Amino acid sequence: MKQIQKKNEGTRFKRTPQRLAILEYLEGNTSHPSAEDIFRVVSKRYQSMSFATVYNTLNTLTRAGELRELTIDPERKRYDPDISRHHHLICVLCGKIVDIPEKIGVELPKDMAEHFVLLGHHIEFYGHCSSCRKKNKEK
Amino acid sequence: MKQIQKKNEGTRFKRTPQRLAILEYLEGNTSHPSAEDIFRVVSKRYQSMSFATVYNTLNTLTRAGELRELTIDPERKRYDPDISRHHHLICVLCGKIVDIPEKIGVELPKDMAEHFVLLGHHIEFYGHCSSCRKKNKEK
DNA sequence: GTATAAATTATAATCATTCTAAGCATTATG
DNA sequence: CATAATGCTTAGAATGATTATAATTTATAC
Repeated sequence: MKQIQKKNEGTRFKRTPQRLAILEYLEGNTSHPSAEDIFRVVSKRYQSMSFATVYNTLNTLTRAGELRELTIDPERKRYDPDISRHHHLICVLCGKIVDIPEKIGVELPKDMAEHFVLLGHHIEFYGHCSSCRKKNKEK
Repeated sequence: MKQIQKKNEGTRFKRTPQRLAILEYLEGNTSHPSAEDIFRVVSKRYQSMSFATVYNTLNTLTRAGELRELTIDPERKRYDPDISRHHHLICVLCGKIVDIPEKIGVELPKDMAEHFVLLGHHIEFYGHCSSCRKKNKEK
């Protein structure tokens, strides 16, 4: 069992039509879709697509570091094909998740380095997105 | 129906023994427990405790703004009785969630204010906590 | 082309969370 | 006090997201 895993560790990602369809949908997608969002769209074009395949592919890509799994939505996992450093705002009115570029200076407390090994960070902003803001005529 | 709701809107939180047991467990608790964690401990002392009561109480407290629901753990909701502004580190080795004080200067991009109404933010740090760091003899 | 590991599929299983309906406890009312 | 109203608790069923299973199919290397 372990041997099988080891043996195949270096095997490259098989490019099946289902995976290509998922990858194509994700490519450049900034909507932070859930597994269901992806399934709904991709299964329309790709008749026999199974939900399990969506999850399998998402997990494989996430483990390979080519996809980011977001925990910002308490109801379900969301996926972000943009793996560059950036943050997110979740609109508390419509639930939309919006990218926030990382031009934010985060100064970490000096004593943190003594206690923790820091690998990364992610900022969740809560607020009203621009379209909700317009709808409500805020400001 | 609406009238009934309205009538009771101002009703204060009833201090039942079950709720008191949950509150007591949460008081000063910095372990960021899940509903199950809470149920496990509290139901030991309080025989008849139901899982639903734990969830009901947690949701009521959260809605009342007296408890913070954390989404940092992708597997389950975690709860934090400390509602003051602070952030969290999740140890990628042991899964523990640790409080990070808010003495962090976060400078938001200037143009964000033009696009969004910002209500708050929360930083998720990823890293190795101090006990895992010691175990691994890091640094 | 063929073997073989890996991917897909449908379906069942699991796990966290919410819902439901019945009974219980507390408080307000007469 | 009695009684009604309200809200709380409970067990268990229901839901929804995600993962596991097992049989079948497919991609890739030889």
